[in-house]
Amino acid sequence: MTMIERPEVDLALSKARLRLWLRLLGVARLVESELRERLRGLESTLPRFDVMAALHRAPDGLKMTELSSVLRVSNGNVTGIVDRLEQEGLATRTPVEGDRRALLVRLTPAGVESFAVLAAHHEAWVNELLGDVTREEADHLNEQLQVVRHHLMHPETKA
Amino acid sequence: MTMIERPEVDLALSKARLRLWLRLLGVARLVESELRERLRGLESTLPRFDVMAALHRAPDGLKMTELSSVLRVSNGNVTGIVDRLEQEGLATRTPVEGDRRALLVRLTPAGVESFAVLAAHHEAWVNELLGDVTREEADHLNEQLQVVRHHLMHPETKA
DNA sequence: GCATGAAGCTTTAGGCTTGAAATAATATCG
DNA sequence: CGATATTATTTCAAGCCTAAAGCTTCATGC
Repeated sequence: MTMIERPEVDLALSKARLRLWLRLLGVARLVESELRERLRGLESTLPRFDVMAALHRAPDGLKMTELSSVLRVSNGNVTGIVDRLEQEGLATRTPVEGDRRALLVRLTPAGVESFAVLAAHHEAWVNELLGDVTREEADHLNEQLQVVRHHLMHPETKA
Repeated sequence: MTMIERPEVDLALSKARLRLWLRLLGVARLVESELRERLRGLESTLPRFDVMAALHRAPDGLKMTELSSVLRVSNGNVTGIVDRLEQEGLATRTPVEGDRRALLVRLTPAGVESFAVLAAHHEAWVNELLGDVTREEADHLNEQLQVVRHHLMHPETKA
């Protein structure tokens, strides 16, 4: 196998990847800002929705640290978002049995109800915004992005 | 052609689109946070980089409003970012001939120099982060995203 | 027991982001 | 010309976000 020995840089490939990243970022921001705007009409935000979604998936509650690691945001950040959810009666912080440092965050019944409404709208909006993407395209794109994601999280240990 | 007459909702398709969106958002955030962290090492941020990139593409300068419309962020936002760039001597605001409301923002020589360094690192980082994406994959993904983007910005006028 | 370090959470400072309100200058129209 | 609307920009309040520092509690080892 005559492979090229560590070419300095493949300029065209580098540019192609840069284009891909810029396009990816652009699409993400476009959808994100549209969703943010629509959520605003329901008195909510994307970060709050994310937290509520995580809590909804964990009916037994999540500790603050678990929440921040699931959402991949800083712990200080979660504090603020949960503060607001708590103020509005959508979530509660309860002590954890046997560890006075930790707090278990849970959705209240009102929080569950609110989330159901938000989630239904959210899915419908995404379905609308990506309304021209066919099933095949969606699955294919999804698979490709899955590969990119995998490589991002588990970089090949290259020579 | 016996097509199904306006099915209420294609649930599986809706879910597929939702998965696609969540995956897209996840990948974007992953790359974004990595880039943010690395830029921090160069005393910069992604928003500043974006502004500088826009200014670099427009050697004759951009008005604040043009800047905010190119970057698709609010005008109040641009004010703050340009403020900081100006403080650090990387950009200037100069009056516009014949319109005392407007200001032309330009990179200073120091700004141009700083941007060159940032841009080189930025491209190398993206190239590294997407290092497992082949030329073919990059181009193909890019094309597909281009289609999604197009549809987002020009929604089909459906019956 | 008790010191030392780790774990869980909040606070803080600084920057980004938006939408809305405030200012100032220009443009339009009667 | 003068009233009104539009345009360019900034300011403001509120929320999001991070890294770093601080506080409390737990675990470990002596």
